[in-house]
Amino acid sequence: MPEGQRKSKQPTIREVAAHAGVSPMTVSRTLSGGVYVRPDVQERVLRAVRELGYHRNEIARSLRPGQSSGLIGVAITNLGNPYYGNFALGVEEVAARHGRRIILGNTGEDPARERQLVSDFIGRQVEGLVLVPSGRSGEHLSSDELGGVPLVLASRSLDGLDADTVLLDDVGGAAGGTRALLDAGHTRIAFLGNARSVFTGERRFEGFVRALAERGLVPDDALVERDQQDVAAAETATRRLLDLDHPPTAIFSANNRNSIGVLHEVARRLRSGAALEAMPALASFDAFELAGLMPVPVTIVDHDPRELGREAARLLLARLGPEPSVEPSRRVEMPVRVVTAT
Amino acid sequence: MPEGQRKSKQPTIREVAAHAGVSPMTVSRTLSGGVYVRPDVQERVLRAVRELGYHRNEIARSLRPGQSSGLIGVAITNLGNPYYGNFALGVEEVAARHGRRIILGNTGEDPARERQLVSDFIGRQVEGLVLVPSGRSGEHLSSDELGGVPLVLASRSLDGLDADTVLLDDVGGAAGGTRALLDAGHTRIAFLGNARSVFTGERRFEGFVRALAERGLVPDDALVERDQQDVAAAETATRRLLDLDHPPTAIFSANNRNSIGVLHEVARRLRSGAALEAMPALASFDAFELAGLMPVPVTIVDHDPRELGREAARLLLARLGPEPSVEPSRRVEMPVRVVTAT
DNA sequence: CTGTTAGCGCCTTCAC
DNA sequence: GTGAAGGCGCTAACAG
Repeated sequence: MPEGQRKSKQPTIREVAAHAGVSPMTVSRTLSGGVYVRPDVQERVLRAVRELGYHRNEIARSLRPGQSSGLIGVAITNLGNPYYGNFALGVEEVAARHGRRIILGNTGEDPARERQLVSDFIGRQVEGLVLVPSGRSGEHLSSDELGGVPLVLASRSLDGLDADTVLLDDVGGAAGGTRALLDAGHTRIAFLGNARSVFTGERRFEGFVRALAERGLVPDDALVERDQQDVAAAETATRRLLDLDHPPTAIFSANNRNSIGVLHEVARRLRSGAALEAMPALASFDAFELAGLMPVPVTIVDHDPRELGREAARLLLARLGPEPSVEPSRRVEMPVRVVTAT
Repeated sequence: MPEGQRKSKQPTIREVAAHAGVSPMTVSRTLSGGVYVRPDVQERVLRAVRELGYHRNEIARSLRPGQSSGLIGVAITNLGNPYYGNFALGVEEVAARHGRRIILGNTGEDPARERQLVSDFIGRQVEGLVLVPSGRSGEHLSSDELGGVPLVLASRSLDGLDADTVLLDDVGGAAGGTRALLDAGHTRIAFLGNARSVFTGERRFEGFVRALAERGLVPDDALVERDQQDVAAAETATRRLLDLDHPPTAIFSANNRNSIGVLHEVARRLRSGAALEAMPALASFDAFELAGLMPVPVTIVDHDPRELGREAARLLLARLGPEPSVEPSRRVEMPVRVVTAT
């Protein structure tokens, strides 16, 4: 924490009062609606405020008992990912509409950093927390640890932690995307996704398996690649798949990064003279731009991260009433849409 | 501002002190490094802290004279745009490294909202402001209005406002992208960009004109479209261009949104049986994924918004020393790279 | 080494 | 209508 900084030139309520020839109380009252203050006095006060460039010190204000900071702590894993950028935007939007500001931290998928952030947020008296958890454990997130500050988990759930949660319909979406491939006649379908340890990775694989099962199929282990964290790894995994003696005719990709990797590899092969007919169809959980311009058929499991953020904020705000709402925690699954790119 | 909220269950320093059988001062000292506190007493204090789940109230802390809030206000135009998401990430990254947190607001290109946000940030005693301005005017951003809080402008400059600014090399980048098209033999090059009123729109057009001038060319008014705000409008503009009797053979697009629009229209025409040879080459200011998979040649003017954010934070932090640095304001132009997509 | 005093900026409560 | 205390949680400064 930075210590001993620049003396802010911010005028205080007392200076405004002196400037206007009234008491601080009169300034305070004027600024809070002006009931019980004579109009002409208000005029004078407001003029002083303008002349001095006075801004009420919200920090001092929120120190008073019964006042809240008006701050919502938001910790996400990667702001640079448009998915989370839009998520944060949704939270900000709803929070702002309710007079709250968000204070934002990026965890970079690092549980230690997440822990620091959460602790700092609590220290800053946030009214609530929205968190995309980066680990599997939620011990630092118990209601006790948080001093009763309400918490909403987003995108991922946490074992053994009872908290409001917003998720995508991962299972349904993955099943839907897979069904689209099955409906197109594919039976050898590969799966590209996150590591087993990632919550969404597990759920989307579950949806994939479920859709296959509906048609009496089971996943072929040789066609399942689950450890790609970035585009390059996805590209390599795709290469391996397509080099198999008996390659898949379609690929279900559990996220955006993997989908891009698949397409890069497909493009590489086409440039090398591979036949378009030999290229796999793709179904992708997560949209990506220009899907309609791809050489192979692309099905998208689309969803709205911004709406997910809005919903997270809504759940949180519902807990911020005067009464420390004791309702049981809620779990919301946001719908997804299966669309074939045009 | 939300009033009269839930009484936080946060324990205070006094409760910790009572629990540990010491005075609040001893707790304070222990928590700030523990010099001049007997080790065994520290033990007891820290145990009490743990048992009570105590977090130091940073708000009360920063109320003390000479203390700063550790908060940087960041107001950007559209968090949902990956460009600004990465920008915010860069700011957060550097701020966090210096013990600061960012408080984030989205202006949605609305000057009124920007004004509110800035005022609120000042009220929250931010140490500094990073702003992507949404209007042309900066009257609410004078050093007086801001109470001396340092300000860094990003991406766009503001007439008549003397403040630290980080920009992209818009002119050089646009010229470079245009040159790539000229080098490929194109002479009828269209320009798609922002409205004239947008700072970057003006600068990128300037670069475009400059590159043409180097080859003794001038822009053809019929080939300049400058009012597209979204993909759909860009698509329409492209349609008009390609429908001309004497259509352009290449398009320089001043931003990501326009580039995507161009490509959508190109795809639409190809699907309708248009000849690939009749399609324009594209140079795009701003990168987009899968550029290498496009049916037409694509040149990218690439840059790193995250680094832009880092630089903005650096400029700001340089002003946060104990002395209210009176150095003249700096203007930094971040380099861009012209690359042909692979 | 530890405790007491005082005050940061504001607003609730109680006088006038 | 307006003003004077008092205190929110914390920590410099000053005892002891």
